[in-house]
Amino acid sequence: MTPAKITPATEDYLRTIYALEEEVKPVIAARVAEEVGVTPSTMVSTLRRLEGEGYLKVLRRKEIHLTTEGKQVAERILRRHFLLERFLTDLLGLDWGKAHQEAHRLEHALSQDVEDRLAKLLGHPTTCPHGNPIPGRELARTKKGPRTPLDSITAGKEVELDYITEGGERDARLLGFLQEHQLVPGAKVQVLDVAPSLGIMTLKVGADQFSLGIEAAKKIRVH
Amino acid sequence: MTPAKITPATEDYLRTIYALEEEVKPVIAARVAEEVGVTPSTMVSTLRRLEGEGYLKVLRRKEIHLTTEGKQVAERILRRHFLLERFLTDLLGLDWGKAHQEAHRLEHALSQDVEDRLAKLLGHPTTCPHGNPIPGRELARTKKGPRTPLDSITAGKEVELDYITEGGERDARLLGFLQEHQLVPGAKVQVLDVAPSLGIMTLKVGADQFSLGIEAAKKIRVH
DNA sequence: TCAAAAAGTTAGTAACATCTAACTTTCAAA
DNA sequence: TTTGAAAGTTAGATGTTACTAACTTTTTGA
Repeated sequence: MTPAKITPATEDYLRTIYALEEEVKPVIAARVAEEVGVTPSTMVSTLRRLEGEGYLKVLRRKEIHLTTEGKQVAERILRRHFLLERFLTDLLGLDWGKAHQEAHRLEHALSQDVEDRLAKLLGHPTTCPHGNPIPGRELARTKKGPRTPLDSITAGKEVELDYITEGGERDARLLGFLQEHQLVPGAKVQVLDVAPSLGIMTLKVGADQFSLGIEAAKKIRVH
Repeated sequence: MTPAKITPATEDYLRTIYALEEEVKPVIAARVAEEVGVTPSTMVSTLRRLEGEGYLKVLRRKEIHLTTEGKQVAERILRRHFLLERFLTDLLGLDWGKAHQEAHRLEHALSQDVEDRLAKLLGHPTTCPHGNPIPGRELARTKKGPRTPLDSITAGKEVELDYITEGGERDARLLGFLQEHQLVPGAKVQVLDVAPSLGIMTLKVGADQFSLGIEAAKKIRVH
């Protein structure tokens, strides 16, 4: 009962809510509005429509929860997004930031058939260039347990970067900065110092030493 | 003065008008409405809007003519469309019909940057899979003179297929038929018989002999 | 020429996606 | 507990794209 035409806007809301669920505990309208870039009033009518269409439920506490249908749509879009990012970086040579933006527009125009063929052409990648696991077409997402946010690592430890969350991907400046400092999936990172009062932590990747804001570090997952 | 946001719908109208210009003498609203798939009344308001935005002019005789701006937009979209078709057929292995449909949706989401990189990846192709010349980014379209519609070839002659017009591309069944009978760009075709009264002509490609409707033949250009 | 077919037009409506401005409700911290 | 910030809501509007239904104008062929 979901062969109804899903608009790009609807897809955007659902994928954003889905991605937020991994980052903030209770997903509320205000958060989604910020991410998508619309006013609170737009959120009210949009949420009502999406709820009416069966994609989500807004609980008493104002918490937004995707239904199974909503999750399906969100995962489908995210899968296409990540696949496109891979294509754009691996085959076309775009940088991280640009790849994210471009994929964000193309993802709504990709059919199932092209998605499948693209996955094949790319050798069925399992993560996007930023390390996020690509939701599988059949298999439920095989997560090896939740990763730790970089900001909660104590000074002196060394960790390996797993991925940059979808929330982080949206920030082109952050992506540029990370790519510049080789802070990419798989990179070994030494946490030299954490200064919560300054909102900054000092990191070392290879011989490169630099500072990163705690807020930004929250969007990076390590183990 | 054209950095204004151009909507997919606008792009669709302009590219359709542009493509029609090569196929029917005076382009009128009714033709465009048919192609795009909207009602005449929608055409009225749309044409007024497009005229107001400077993309075209509707002459006294109701003839629709694109302005330089309108042509630019149309050529840009057509270039992306053909490039995507090449990508979809050459790298992803889609058949003609599907490639056209898919490209039609993706073309609106392609940026200049990705277009350029895609062209490079494909080795700067000069024609789409159906033989249409890809409008060049810089150089004005280098047409080697107008081709002859297949329906005007007299019985007994042999010709070489150049391309299938944009109008023909829109017909998935026709594309499937042509691909099946190896009636592809570069193919040598023998015109065995032409029966205007029956609306049919008999062709031979290699050892394969078959009939094709005159109407369909009009959409095929040869020399 | 003149009537039927083709093309074009008007008026009214609708869905989607958004906005601004004014308000109300909820929550969390002093 | 009060109160100010954060979140949510309502009302009213706008722009784009498209529709149906009724009507007028043009074109064209017998």
